[in-house]
Amino acid sequence: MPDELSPRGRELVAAARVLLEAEGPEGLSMRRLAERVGVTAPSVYKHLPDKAALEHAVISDAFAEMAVAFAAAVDGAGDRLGALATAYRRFASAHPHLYRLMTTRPLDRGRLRAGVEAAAAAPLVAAVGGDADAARAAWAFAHGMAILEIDGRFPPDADLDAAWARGIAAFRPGAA
Amino acid sequence: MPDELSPRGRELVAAARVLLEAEGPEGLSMRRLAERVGVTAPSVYKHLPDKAALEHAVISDAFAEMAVAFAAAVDGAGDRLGALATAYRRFASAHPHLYRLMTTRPLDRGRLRAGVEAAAAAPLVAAVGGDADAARAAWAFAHGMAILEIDGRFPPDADLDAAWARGIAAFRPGAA
DNA sequence: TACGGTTGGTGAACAGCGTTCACCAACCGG
DNA sequence: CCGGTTGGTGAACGCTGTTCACCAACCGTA
Repeated sequence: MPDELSPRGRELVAAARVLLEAEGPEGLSMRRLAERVGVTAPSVYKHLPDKAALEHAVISDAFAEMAVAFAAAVDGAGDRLGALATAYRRFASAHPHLYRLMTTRPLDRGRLRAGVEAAAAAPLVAAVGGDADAARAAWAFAHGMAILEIDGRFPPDADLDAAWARGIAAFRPGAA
Repeated sequence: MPDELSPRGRELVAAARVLLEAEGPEGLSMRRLAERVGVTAPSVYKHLPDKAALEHAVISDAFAEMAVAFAAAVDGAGDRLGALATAYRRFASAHPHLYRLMTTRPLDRGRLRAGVEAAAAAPLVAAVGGDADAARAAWAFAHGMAILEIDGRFPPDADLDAAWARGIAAFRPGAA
């Protein structure tokens, strides 16, 4: 609960983010992180209770970043859903390791900074016209596309722009 | 390439599947697997080159299983897409650890048993009317729903039946 | 029948992981 | 000056995947 981090703690979270994005999850070990910051591994535990807390801090930052990116994307856009999908896809492609950390495997919401997930989700709910079921379906579609794309699950010759377009059309308010 | 496994090899793959489903990915270690089969860990390497090969063998089996489940689901169904979605969702819910192993993180197709992935995908392409873009979008939607559901990412009060229905309607042939 | 190669097992070891422990130096307020 | 907190340390524990040298049993052939 003492969501406040020491300056060293913030430094560690920032370094973890860099390490993760540069080398992937394998590269993000407590020893390597500590080394980056010029300290030994046990010292990390003076600032963060465990590795999960470190990851949740990185994830919280990322959700906050997502929220501002999404808000900017819909701002003044005619096709809000399309703009949002583009921003979503771009975020995942630009930060694949980070996106996987955020979305892969169960997430302990209690360890996330409060409100940060809802802030990222809000523009989508608005863009589909307030229909919660449609928002969840659209989110599932976007997440599925994004994760399958960055994981290289689609055939190399697949026209992903077309698949995205097909899904976006399906969830535009009033459709289906 | 010698896709043929020794009897012991098959025994190991079967035990790995049981271990994975019972205890999750943490429980699936080479030592614990070996112990289950009454052998020591280095012995496993006489039958399988490494842990990734073991996992790919489990995944190949699972895809083959999926393929027969999906074929059975669409067989004689009026709403093929709906039937397929139900079967997909049921598979993921019934085998969450297995489903995560199959779909989470990049997959080295070269290590999969040939054709097994395409066999699982075929019924969907048919159900959606042969449109590859729509099939990919529908797959992304189904995967997104399934993985978010088994990972507990939706709010506990979310009406997931409704979200599934909304997405299925969106991808029915002719829609959008 | 004796021999040689393959098959499949073993214990020991290595490097790396997250984490805990006892310890200690420096700082800071009373 | 003194006591407590803060933040660092090296050593260690148990776990991981994996490699190594070794060895016993089997099996086909000379």
